[in-house]
Amino acid sequence: MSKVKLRIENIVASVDLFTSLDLEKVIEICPNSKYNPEEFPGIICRFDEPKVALLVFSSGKLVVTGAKSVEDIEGAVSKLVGMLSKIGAKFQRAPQIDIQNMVFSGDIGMEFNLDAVALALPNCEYEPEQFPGVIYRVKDPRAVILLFSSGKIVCSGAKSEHDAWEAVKKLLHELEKYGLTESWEF
Amino acid sequence: RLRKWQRRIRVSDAAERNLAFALSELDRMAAQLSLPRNLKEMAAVLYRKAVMEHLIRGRSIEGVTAACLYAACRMAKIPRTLDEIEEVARVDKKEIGRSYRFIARELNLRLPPTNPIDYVGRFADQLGLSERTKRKAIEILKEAIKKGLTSGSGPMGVAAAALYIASVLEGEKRTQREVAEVAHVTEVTVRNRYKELVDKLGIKLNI
DNA sequence: GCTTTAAAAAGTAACAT
DNA sequence: ATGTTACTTTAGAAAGC
Repeated sequence: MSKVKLRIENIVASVDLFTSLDLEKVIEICPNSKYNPEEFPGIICRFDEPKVALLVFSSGKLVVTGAKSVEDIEGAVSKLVGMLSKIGAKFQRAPQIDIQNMVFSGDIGMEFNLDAVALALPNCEYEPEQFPGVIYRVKDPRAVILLFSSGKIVCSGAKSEHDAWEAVKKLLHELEKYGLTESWEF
Repeated sequence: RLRKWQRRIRVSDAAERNLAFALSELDRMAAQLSLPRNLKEMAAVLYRKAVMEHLIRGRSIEGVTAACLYAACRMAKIPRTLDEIEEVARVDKKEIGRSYRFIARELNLRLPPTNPIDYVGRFADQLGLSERTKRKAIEILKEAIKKGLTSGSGPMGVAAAALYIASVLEGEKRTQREVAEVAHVTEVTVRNRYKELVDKLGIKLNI
């Protein structure tokens, strides 16, 4: 009997500030930022607290990545809004934040023979020549799980921790169904 | 009407030209890799199936063609690595891999991962090893696979490690560097895999 | 499709010590 | 012969090529 665990590793969110931005001005107030419109249309900005990376676009839309919690994303957006206000940006309404992707690392607490897993599990990919893990796609909730021979996993594509758990449970039920495991305790 | 006829002719023309191009690509790559004719024909059959299933849409002929050759090699148990296919293909490894996964899924080719044992013959020949050593390497690999070791590891590295161990055990030792070279892996990989096999299988080597 | 961001898993690789 | 760094895979958004 083993305990299955999941740890959040990264959260990606898209944000709309509902205001157009002059990136040339934004560059000057962002300490560690990079802006090469030739290679990428947005400003790449990093915050130390909360520790995230932001992509700022002239449309007033953002992408926030590297966060470990939704609070980190909200904090980073508030911080940016504060900096932008000092530069003269006006905000008519509250920013809209959409969580787009959450990445978790985890452990099933048991080792697997991936050749056996790949043979028994339908709809999975396993090409050890290219990548050491089995790639398993869950339709509902939509997510992808990478399963390694150590029993460690990576779950990405889920939009909430609940969804990630549901996806992992589906994989566990499939593994159980094909006699690849014993039992768990969540 | 006339216009419809012309369109049909144009379409079949393009289709024929594409097929001819694809077949010449298969010929060229198979020749460069010194692959047997039946293998090339197997790849051509796969390509024709892909065309019939409309799998070429949005994909390059070069990519699908290379993927068919890669798949045919695996089906025939005379695998070439993606790197070897890439060397003679006109698209990169990433594109070949994508096309391969796509046709494998759409044509229901349930190809198991390349078995390290399938590399033993070719690697051993390039190393000038005896049949006895080949058999020893295969024996080691069967045991390792049965015990579920090596899952997650690349088949070439595992095959190289087994050949290295077998060459030492049978008294016709090859260096890790020589084995690594024919297997297209680094010496570090051969070392890591052979150490793992040696202690998980309880083999004692006198080096 | 590509470009840029972040992060984990395990294997392999490239280059340095 | 190690050690460090870096690339493979997964997902998703942003604007533009």
